Amino acid sequence: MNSVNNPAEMVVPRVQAAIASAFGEEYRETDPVVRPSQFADIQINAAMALAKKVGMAPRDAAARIVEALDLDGICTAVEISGPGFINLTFDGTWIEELLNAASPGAPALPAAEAQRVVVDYSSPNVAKEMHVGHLRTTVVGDSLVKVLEALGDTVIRQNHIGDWGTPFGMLIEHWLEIGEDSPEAALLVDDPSAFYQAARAKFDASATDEDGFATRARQRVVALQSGDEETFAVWQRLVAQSKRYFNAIYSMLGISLTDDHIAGESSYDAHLAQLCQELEERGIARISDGALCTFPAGFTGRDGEPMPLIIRKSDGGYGYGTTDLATIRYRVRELEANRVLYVVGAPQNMHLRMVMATAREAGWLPDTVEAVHVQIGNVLGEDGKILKSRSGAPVKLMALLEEAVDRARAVIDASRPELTEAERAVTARQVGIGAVKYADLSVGHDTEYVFDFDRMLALSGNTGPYVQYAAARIRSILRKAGVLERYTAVEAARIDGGTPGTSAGTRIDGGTAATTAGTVIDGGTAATTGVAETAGTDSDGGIPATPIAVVEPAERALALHLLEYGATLHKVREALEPHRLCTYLFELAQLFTAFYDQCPVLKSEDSVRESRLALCALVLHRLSEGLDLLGIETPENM
RNA sequence: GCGCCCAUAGCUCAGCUGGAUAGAGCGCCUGUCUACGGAACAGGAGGCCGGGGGUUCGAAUCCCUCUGGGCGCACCA
Repeated sequence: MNSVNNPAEMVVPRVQAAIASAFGEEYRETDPVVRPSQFADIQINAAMALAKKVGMAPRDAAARIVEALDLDGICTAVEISGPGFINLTFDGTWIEELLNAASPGAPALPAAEAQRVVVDYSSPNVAKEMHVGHLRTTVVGDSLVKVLEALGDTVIRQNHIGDWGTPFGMLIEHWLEIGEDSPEAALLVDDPSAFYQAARAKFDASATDEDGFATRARQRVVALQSGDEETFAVWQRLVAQSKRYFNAIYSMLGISLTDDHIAGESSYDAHLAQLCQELEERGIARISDGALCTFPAGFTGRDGEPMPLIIRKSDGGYGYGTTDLATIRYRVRELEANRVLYVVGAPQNMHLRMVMATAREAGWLPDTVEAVHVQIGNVLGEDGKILKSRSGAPVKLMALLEEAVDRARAVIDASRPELTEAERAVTARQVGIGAVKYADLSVGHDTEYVFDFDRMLALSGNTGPYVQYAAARIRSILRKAGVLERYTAVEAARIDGGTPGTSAGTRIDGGTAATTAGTVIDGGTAATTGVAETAGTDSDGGIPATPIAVVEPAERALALHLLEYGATLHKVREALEPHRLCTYLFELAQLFTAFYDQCPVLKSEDSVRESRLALCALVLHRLSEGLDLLGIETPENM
């Protein structure tokens, strides 16, 4: 069972018991096929599949299951319909109990088997602009990391930056020529592509000149890779400049990556020669056209011939195939991963599969370790092609993010003039950045999508701002009720506690959250989160234990959806699909809005008012927690 | 030629791993309310799920095969 109080999961064992009782123990393990339903709260579809095995008509089989089904205190209606669907309607009292027991702490039980997961994401190149593709792998990877940690996995972030290889001779020479402190050198931080282009132009222009720049650049590569101290020191300073650029982007985005997570291509350099030697000696790699290659099974090239993974070029140099092999070996052997995620662009798929296949063959990636390429689809421009600026150059990421913030700012200035300048600036950043991130996260990670500011910033539809807006309205209600402080101590503590991104990282400290949640179940008491303890509030996570009464249809729908939260997170973890969390939050926001329209909160009295306030608080808690797992902030106002 | 990802409402996308009459948002049409934040809510029109076979009690989903796109396929990463 994955969630604290998920109705569907709680029904499963009862259905299994009924099936065993009706048809015999040998059927106990058959999938009861419990599914959402448009005709009831939930439906059981096991009868149709079982009918043939037990030699009965499907409806009769369904009747037998129903007869043996003990749903006392859980369901108020059980009916068979169609070919043999069993429709269940939950008892409102039971829903209330589940909701109140779940309120508001542990979102989900930790995974049954916590894993040690290496997540490779972001991976920009030194002295190059991060493009929107990097943006998306960064955003998706960071969200996956947070969800996995929240469910108890130990996650090791790996930022596999491109900091090694032949271009570095050119880059270093260029840097030395213009002077490390020159304005042109400053481009490394502000406009890395311009820096790269300048070096490249110099290189191309001098290609035939024996004493020219290109020649010195080639010599510089040799010096770098053979361990020349002075060159190495220059290289280190160069990389450090690029890290400043990366960190500026990460900071703007609220990404939890730090320098500690950087394990660039250069860090594997020392192992490459030995790696090649080993593969060659073991007969896994052989020389082909002067290059040392592996030919993993199942890969054929254009001419139908086996396709090589080049691990040592004919000139003796190493490429990314070699470093990727060293990397995967390191992640399994040293980092002791039992799951390795590559949040990397879809075009790299074949390469990564070849690396994995070779690693499996070499025994560096045992069958017990799962390696997954989380394919990131391209972000397209309005012309349906990979997003580029009008000039054809890659879009400057920082400018793009700033534009998102500016656009959000314009909307907020117009709609909320009463807010202070500072408040509007904060909200604009939260909304603008949130919109961009949500757009990256809300569609399947492997689908391409068209980048469109107007759509992602819209306050209706499946967008970040819509979800944020629902949360802001709840804050407003709680504020007017005079209970905002009381009800949102958790969030307040978090927001005051530090910068975005890092706060989330600290907050959901995998191991802690997991144990705490586990304790809750064993004890059967109200949930306590690590957050609550930090905030120094009551054991209920800052939200008073006002019982929530589930009466109106809108309240019921909202309650049922709230109970799906944990199961949703587990699906995200298993399928590695953050967009499911987006869909969940969007639906939650929609259901809240309907509730808000149909069930007066502040105008109600006494226990009804208290109950609805508590429900609002719980929804807010879920919205902000869910957004947090997506790496998106929840504005105070908007 | 091989591989990967696709093809679902006019547009942008979902579809919970095979369940009933395929959903949402935008756009379009209609209606509602003293508006707890109207950036609202309720309803409607709009689909042979690219085509054709197959498996199954049951297919948008699995298999095969066409058609039509995107990307990748030897010394850049």
